[in-house]
Amino acid sequence: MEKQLPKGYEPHDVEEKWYTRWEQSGIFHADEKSPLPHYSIVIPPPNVTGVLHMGHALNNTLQDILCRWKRMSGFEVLWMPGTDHAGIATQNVVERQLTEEGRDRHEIGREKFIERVWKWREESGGQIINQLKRLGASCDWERERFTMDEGLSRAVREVFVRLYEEGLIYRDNRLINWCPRCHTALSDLEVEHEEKKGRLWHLRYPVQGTDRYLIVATTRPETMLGDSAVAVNPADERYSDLIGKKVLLPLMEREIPIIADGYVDMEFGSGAVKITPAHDFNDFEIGKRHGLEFINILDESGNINENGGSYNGQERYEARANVVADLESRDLLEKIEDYANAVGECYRCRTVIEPYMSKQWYVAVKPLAKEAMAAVEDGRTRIVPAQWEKTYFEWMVNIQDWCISRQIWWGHRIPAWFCDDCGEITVSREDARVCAHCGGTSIHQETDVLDTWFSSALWPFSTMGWPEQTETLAKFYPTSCLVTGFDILFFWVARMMMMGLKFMKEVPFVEVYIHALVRDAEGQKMSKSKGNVIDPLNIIDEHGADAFRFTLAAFAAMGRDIKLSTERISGYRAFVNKLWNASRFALMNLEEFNTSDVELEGMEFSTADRWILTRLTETEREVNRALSEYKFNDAASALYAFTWHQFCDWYIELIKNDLYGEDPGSKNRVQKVLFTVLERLLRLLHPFMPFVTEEIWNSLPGERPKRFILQADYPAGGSIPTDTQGADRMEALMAIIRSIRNIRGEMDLPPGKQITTILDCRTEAAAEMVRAGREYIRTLARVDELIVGVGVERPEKSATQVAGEVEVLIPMAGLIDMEEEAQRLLKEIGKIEKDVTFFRKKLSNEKFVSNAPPQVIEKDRGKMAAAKEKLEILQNSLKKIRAMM
RNA sequence: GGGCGAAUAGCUCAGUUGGGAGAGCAUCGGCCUUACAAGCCGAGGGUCACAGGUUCGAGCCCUGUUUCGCCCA
Repeated sequence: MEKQLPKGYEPHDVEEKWYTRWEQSGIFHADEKSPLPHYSIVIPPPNVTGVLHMGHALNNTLQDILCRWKRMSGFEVLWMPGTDHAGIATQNVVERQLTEEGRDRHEIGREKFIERVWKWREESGGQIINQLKRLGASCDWERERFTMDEGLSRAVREVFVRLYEEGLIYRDNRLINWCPRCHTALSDLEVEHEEKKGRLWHLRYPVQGTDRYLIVATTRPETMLGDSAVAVNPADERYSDLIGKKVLLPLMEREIPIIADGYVDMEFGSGAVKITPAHDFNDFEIGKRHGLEFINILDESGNINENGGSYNGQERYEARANVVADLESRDLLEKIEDYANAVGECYRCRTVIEPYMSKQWYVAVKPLAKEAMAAVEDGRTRIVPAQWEKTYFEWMVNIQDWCISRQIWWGHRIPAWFCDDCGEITVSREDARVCAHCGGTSIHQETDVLDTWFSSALWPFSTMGWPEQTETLAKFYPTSCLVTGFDILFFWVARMMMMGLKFMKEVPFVEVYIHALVRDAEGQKMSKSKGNVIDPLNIIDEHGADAFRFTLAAFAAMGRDIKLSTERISGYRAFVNKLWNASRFALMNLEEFNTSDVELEGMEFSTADRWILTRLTETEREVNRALSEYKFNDAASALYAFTWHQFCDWYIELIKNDLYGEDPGSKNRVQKVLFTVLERLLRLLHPFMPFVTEEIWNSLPGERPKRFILQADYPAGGSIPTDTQGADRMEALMAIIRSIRNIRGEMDLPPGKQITTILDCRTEAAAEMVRAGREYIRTLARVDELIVGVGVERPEKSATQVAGEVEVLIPMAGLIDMEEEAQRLLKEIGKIEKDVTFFRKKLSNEKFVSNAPPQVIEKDRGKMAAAKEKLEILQNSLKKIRAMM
């Protein structure tokens, strides 16, 4: 299959070609009958309305890296994909369509509306799935699930019925968060609080039977229409004589009591608080404690209803303005202050929510939360990074019952039937025909649907066929790992924990890796309204999926948000291209190479070979270690440094002599090593850069043992010969080459100019080492005449550098300006003097010497000696130069 | 108000049994060297936010302060 590679890497065609082949060949499919150990991940299901954004891109890149790594490491991997029906969001999309047609959902009715939603889903829903494929996601697409699928809907009903039967699901009439635009209740989590500049209105309520007023402050003056008391703190002496008296509620002309409640903060405002039990969560509690009247003044659209007197029919903000104006005209407005407070908004449409009295379905989550906490406490589930465990516990401890009913149409309709005859509720797995209590047939189903997160909470087992006891569940549950952002830790992760433990009796995942949020280059959260959204698909078009993925991995350090800049991505595109070109080089030099015998064991290697094989092994170990700890950035930087700075910058340059030389033995040996290193490197890189590695791997000469690189083994260090002493010798030679290059650079000796170099070695062993590597030095440092020895004759005038045990001397005659060399030496001496002083001080500190561990002292003594020696050499050189100037 | 996190090179960020501060990009100088100018070689650049403390030794541990971010109420 060998061939020439094009000069630059062109991602687009390569990506399309390989993804199609991968998918068609079924290599992403998980086999529940496989004898291999399992590794499973369920995808955080994106909304069916969703388009791929940076968060998805990061999330799925990390999952894909793990899945590909594990597949290659001998696991049977299931990556379960799918989408979420996203009740409110999806309903909103279709409602907007209807609005454009000049209609609304009530006009066409529930059944037709739901048909419309399914139709929308068929036509334009789930485009995100194809976008995930552009990213390279190796999900088992044959198993793709949707939370509204028949199977998952069965799971939802099963769970609902069982929780109801156990008394963990109940109905209650209380205050909930109401979105006046979506016309539905929301759970506490679905309300987003944002600090906003608002106002605080101070209202004057006349106290009956006195000429006094009570001043109450409110951020929502229109709610005064529903006030049923004014509260003061029982310890507040200013008002103690008023408790039990009444105020006349202005505008409504209603007498309401003045009550005492410890909840009231005496410091805030005047110390008197208006109480609106039907429209404020705190007031609701007070209302219950004091048996106050609950006066609902709003309708479901947020307009004032018939309880609002003359304001009936006014929109809430219109009513606010009118109430304030009317109070002012009656001289009952004390003052208006600017005031910042957190306003709750609907997380789907940003409309300000209203606390609203209504009858809803709840899950009593405390017993479930207890189990979910215990599972993290005892380590059955580990959250990574561990700091998130605190957040998890914090929330679990303070958890409130979960409002699960939504007054929308799109979703799992609650399987409860009300009986018109006896008024009882029948909850059933199958659609009910008769009342389970009285046998009556005039029953009607609850119109509410369930919170979408109710079905997502079942995702890890509902997608695997539960409530059936499937082979898939047996093989792949509990899942190995969940990869997700912290923004849905409560929404989703915590609830999956609760449901998984409740219904599977086992945690849903062994580890949870929480990754960062992707922000723009300025650290702002990306949002459409800010216009700072970077579209991942544009990035893929422009830079290729591999460069994009590698960037995300390199940025994915734990516990910090990612500020994504396009500059950084083009940097990694250069990296992909670098790999591509190194591979081109290799292919050009492996054209007639026979891959039938690439066994390295027992071979006689060059110093460079020993070095690269050793470094490769170290890199393999580092990458595996990093991945096992979810340190994607460590893995990425190890790969980057090895590929570019070791393999390309040094090894390829070091072997050119052998490749281009006349000695067939050397050539064949180095070809074997080159082939081995590149082939393993491609496998090592594959989870990060699946497309380019597949393309190159399949272009290598000879036959691959597998059709796709994903089916090959992941290198884990240890299966190729290494030699750390050989590697050290290579490092010493590299230090010499760097010294020569340094002199060249500092002295403005053009790189093209061949020079003479004398290497005066301190020991015969060092000289031996240098002699063995002389060709490396000659080539890489462009030295034509190289003199090596211990105490060799030195030229009169020379530039000096010190590389370990070797003194590097470059004759200056005709080449080097003496003044410049003196300057260069002074600079070097300055640096090394600092070192010497540092260690002298440290080592002459008695306390250090007596307290520090011996190996630390030994190490420092060695460094001190080396520094002193180097300093001496450089000072001598400087003296000589000065003498001649 | 409660909780969590961050502050390290011009920028973006790494940096855990506490032992001489790192990378990429950017900057400066030199190179078209038969894989790659999306490249190569070399160089410069830091009071690790501030103030204390523990320690022979602190970017790292402790206390406080400042600034910023997030979550919850």
